[in-house]
Amino acid sequence: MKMNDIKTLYHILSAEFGPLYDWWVAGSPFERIAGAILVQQTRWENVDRVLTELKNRDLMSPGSIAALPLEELEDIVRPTGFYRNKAKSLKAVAEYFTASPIDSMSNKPQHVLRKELLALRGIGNETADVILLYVAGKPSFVIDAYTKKLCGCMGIQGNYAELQRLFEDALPRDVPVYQHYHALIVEHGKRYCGRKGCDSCAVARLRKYRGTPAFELAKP
DNA sequence: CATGAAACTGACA
DNA sequence: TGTCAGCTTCATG
Repeated sequence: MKMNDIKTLYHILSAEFGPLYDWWVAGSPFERIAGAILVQQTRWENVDRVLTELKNRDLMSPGSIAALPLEELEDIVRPTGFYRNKAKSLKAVAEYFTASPIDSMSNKPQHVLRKELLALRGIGNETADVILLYVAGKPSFVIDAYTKKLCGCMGIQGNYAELQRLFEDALPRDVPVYQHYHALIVEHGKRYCGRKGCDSCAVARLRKYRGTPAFELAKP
């Protein structure tokens, strides 16, 4: 039942928000990696400015960031918040990809690459999966705050690994589907998971679609 | 003007 | 496992 809900929800969101190609087609691979770090707990609009600034200064490459003094990097990434942490994280990531080129990710088994990414400062489960899915093209489903909330609203509890397994089991093991679904969940969350949107959100519509209140409504 | 939320992670009890 | 600090920007009231 939960598995069917996961699939049905994908179709509901897909119909509402469309393909959302911009989510992963925009920017170079390293730009997407930098974006994955900088977007942590921050709005994308702020990240975009910093990415533009990095490009304007011709710093959008692992080598350039690795060679940049930490304090300069802090100044550049400041608009994305948590700037001391993020500057250190971005440097660690830049150093890693200087030694181990971005293209080499496709040669590594998914679980090996995931472990290497998780070992880097500033990369936790979600960011590792974002890089795996949107840069390395590995089928690793991303569980973010909106996904957890969405699951909560469907009466589904679980930690990161459990929710990830649920989505991956419910869906075909397909990179574009995972990419699209995560993008859809975020767009949906931004649109409905605020003060007002709860009663018209996709879970409410899913319930209607199924015609039965088979799961409890979580508190907004 | 004050408050809170935003594509989270790491450290420590 | 759970809690907390880390920081800036922008929308709301």
